[in-house]
Parts: sequence; C-alpha cells; structure tokens
Amino acid sequence: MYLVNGKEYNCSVAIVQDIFNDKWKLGIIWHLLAGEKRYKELFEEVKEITQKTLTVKLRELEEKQLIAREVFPEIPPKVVYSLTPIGERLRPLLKEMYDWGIDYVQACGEFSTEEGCALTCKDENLGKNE
Amino acid sequence: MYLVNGKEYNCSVAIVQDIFNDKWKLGIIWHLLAGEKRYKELFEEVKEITQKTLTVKLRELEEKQLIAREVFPEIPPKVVYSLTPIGERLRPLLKEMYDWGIDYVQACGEFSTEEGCALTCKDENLGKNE
DNA sequence: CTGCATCCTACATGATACTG
DNA sequence: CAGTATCATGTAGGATGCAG
Repeated sequence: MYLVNGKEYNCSVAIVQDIFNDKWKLGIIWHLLAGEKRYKELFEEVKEITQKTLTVKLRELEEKQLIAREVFPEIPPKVVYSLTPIGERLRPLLKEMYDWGIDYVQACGEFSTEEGCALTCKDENLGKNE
Repeated sequence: MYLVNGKEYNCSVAIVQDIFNDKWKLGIIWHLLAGEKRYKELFEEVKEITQKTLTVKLRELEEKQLIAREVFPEIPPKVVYSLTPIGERLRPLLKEMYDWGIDYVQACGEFSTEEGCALTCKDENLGKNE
C-alpha cells in the first residue's frame, strides 16, 4: 500500500496509470527527454495542444515533481522546463513504450514508414546516459 | 508514420498513449498477465469497475488484438479471456511501470508498506518466461 | 454467468480572446 | 513570451435494470 500525493494505491502500477491517464503528459515528458525546453518550444513541439492545456499539464507535472520550472526575470519573460531526477527516470519506461509500439505496428499495423518521429526524441536521446 | 486501427501516428509512443489513455485497460492487462481469466474473475479482481465498463474495455482490447476471447457453449455461459502474443509482449512495459512506481514512492511518497499488490500480479509473474 | 440497454453526469479538453 | 479568463462540449464512466 502506497500513499502518494494524498492518494492511496494498492499497486505501484496504479500510480503510473493515475499520473499518465490523460492525453498530454506522456508527450510532454517525451519532448523533455530531449533536453530542457521553453514554454514556447513545448507549445510548438507538442502537436495540437492548446496553451491552456499545456499550462495545466505543466502545472500538474510540476506538482507531481516530474518536472522543474525555472523562471528568468527578463523581459520578455523566459521560463524553462526540465525533468527532475525521478522524471528523467521515466526514460526506460518511454523506451519500452517506443519499442512495444514498433512491435505492435508489425503485428497489427496496416502501414508504416521510417519518416522520423514527430515527437523529435530520437533513439540516441532515448538511450542517453548522463 | 504509422497507420494502425485506422489511425495515423507520428510516433510509436503515441500508439501506446492512445490505447491506454483510459482508467481500466492497464489494470485488465495486468491481471491477465497472471494467466487467463473468466469474466467474473476479472470483474472481482479489477477493483471498482462496473460490469458495463468491463465489457466495453474487454471489447476494445479484443478489437486492438491485445486479448483473445474464448466462449464455451455451456449453461451457464463460460467466457475466458487471455493475452495474445502482442498482449503478452506488454509484460516488460508493465514491469517498467511497476519498478518506476516503486522508485516514485521512494522519491515522492508519504507512506508505503509491503502488504502486497492488490493487482495480484506478483514479481514471479511479472518476470515469467513461457 | 455474461452480458446489453438506458439514462445521466463530471471532467478533460477545445476555442477564442485577452494581459503583464 | 508566457501565460489567464471564459465559455462550450464530447465522451468516458457510473447507476440501474433487464435478458438469454
């Protein structure tokens, strides 16, 4: 039994389920795996997301301590988001998702090309150790 | 670029995101990793789920070819659900979620005990090779 | 036992405009 | 640039009852 963020979980998998049960957090983490990003960069790279939703999801990720937010007191404003250690620790999980997705396409897909991954996080980043 | 189940994806991670972006599918897979199950067993083991939702989610998983459904022509009816090969292939992913969840509790949790995992899928099942 | 049919509601997300 | 503020909406999921 676990108590995290004020919630009880019977299984650690349920924590992951709960955190990432939305349309956007996984994609945001994915992009941050390639390195820290400004708000605008994320807004451009996470396809189709709205500003409001991006802000909401960034706040949630920050509250869950998966990302860090650094504000630079400049004009115009500059805010940089980066992964915390436990956020960075998601890399092997995302890598597993990436790999399973490929296998799933092989098994059940109708079509695939090698035209790169719009989520910009290439293999070299996925496997990166710092 | 991938085309799966009539949808386009730019990244294989997005496929995983799309499939498991709900409250229940992950838990159902988790329980099936411990072995094939009857409808009623799943209904009892997947805590809090309603019959309607269980049925809906089982249909979705079957449509996506992650589970197989076998009907025994008996009275009363007997239906058994099991993982397909590509469904079974989710095991390492679930294992990674399990492990990351543990680490997350260490990093951000307020409390934890070793009182087992209500999702019944023990480590020996998680690591199983058949 | 294994579902399906209805009805209902909350919440995540979208669209759009505005601000320091 | 990095957000808020409003308003609107679709759909996942819950509650309940019925059926073969």
